[in-house]
Amino acid sequence: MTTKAERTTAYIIETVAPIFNKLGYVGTSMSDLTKATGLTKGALYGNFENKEALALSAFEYNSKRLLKAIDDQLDTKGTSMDKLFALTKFYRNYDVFTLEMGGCPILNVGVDAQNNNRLLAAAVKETLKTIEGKIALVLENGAKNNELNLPVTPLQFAKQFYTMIQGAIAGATITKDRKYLVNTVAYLEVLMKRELKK
Amino acid sequence: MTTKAERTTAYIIETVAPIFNKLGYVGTSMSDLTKATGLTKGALYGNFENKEALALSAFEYNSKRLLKAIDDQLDTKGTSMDKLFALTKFYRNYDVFTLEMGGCPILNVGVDAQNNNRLLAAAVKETLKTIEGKIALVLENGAKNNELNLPVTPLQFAKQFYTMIQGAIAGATITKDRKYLVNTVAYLEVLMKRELKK
DNA sequence: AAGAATATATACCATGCAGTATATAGATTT
DNA sequence: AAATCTATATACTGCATGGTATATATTCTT
Repeated sequence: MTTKAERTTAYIIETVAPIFNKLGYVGTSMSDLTKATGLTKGALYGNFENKEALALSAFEYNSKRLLKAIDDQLDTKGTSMDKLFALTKFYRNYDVFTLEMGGCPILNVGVDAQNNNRLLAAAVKETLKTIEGKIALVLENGAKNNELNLPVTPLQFAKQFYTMIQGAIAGATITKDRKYLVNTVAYLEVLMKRELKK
Repeated sequence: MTTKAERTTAYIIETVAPIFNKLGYVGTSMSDLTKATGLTKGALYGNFENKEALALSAFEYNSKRLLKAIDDQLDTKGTSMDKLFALTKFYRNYDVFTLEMGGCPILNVGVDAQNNNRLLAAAVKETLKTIEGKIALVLENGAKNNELNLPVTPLQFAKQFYTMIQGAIAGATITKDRKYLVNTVAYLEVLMKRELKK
C-alpha cells in the first residue's frame, strides 16, 4: 500500500514535470509549482530538497515515460523490421505523445540544461544513449536472426536513425509544424526498406 | 563614418549575443550583460529599450552571421552539387563555427524561446525557413541547369536535408560529441550522390 | 480514540531581478 | 574653446526569487 506521503510526492512530480519541461529549469519558479500543485512551499520543500532535485525528478519521470513508450513499440511481435516500423509510427505522432509532457524532454531539457544545470544535462545525455542502445539492440537481433542486412554497425545505424528523428522533432518544435515528423518518418521508412531489407 | 554611439551599440550586441545564446532568454540577467560588457545598466538601457529588445538584436546578429556563412558556402563556384557539398563541409565543423556564438542559435533560441518569448520564437522560425529556402534555391537551379535529378520538390528535399543537419546539431549539442556532425554529414553526402546525381 | 510522528501551511529572510530617475561625464557642433 | 547635446554612471525603486524556521494540521501507530 502507498502511504499518503508517497502519493503526494508522486503527485508533485507528475504535476511539475510538464512545467519544467516547457519552461526550462531557470524559467520555472517555485511559485509556478505551488500554483500548479495547489500546495505550498512547505509541502514542496518537505518532499524535495531543493529546486534542482525537483527538476531532476521531473526529468526522470518524463524520461521513464518516454523509454517505456519506446519499449512498447520495440516489444511489438514480429520481425525486427516490424519493431522498427512500430517505432517510426510512434514518432509520426510524437507531438501528440509529448503534448501532455510539455514537449520532447530530450530536446527541451537537453538544450535548456546545457549551460544551466550539469546534472540535468548529464541525465539527458544518458537517456539519449539509452534510446540509441535500445534501437541498436533490435537491429543487432535482426541481423543475428538473418531478418535484415546491416550496412554499418547496429549502433551506428541506430545513431543515424535517431539523429534524423531528433532533427524532425527539432524542426516540428521550432516551426510548430508536425509535417517535419510525418515527412521524416516517411523518408526513414523508405531508407530502411532500401538499406535493411534482405 | 560610424559615430561613437553606433559603435557602442554594435559592441553591446556582439558581446551580448553569445551570452543570450548560451544561457537563454530567462537564464540571462542584465547583470550578466553589464559584467560582460564592462558597461552599466544606464548604457545598456540607453541603447536598448529593454531586455527583450536586447535579446532580439542579439539573435538577429547571430542569425545574420549564420546566414552569411551559409551564403558563402552556397556561393561556391561550380555546379549546384559543388555548392551543396561546400555546405555539408561547413556543417561538419559547425561546432567550431558556433563556438564563439555560444552554440547553434537556431537550436538554442528555437527551443529556449518556444515557451518564453514569442517574438524570439517567431524570429527563429523565420531564419529556419530562410535557410531551407536558400538550399531549395540551389537545388532548383541545379535541376534547371540539368546538373542533378530531384526525386521530390526542391523545398521538400531541402527540408529533409536540413532536418538531418538539425538532428546532428542537436545530438552533438546534447552529448557534446561532434561525431554526430561528422557521421551525419558523411551519410548525407552518400545520400546526395545516390539520389541527386544524374 | 490518544499520543506520537510526520507532513503541510504560514510568515519570513536575504538576495537578485528588470527597470528608472537623475546626475555626471563625454562627445559634437558652432 | 564654449555651449549644447548625447551617452553613460550612480543610486534607487518595487517586486520576485529560492530557501528556511516554526507553527499548525494531518496521518499513522498503538
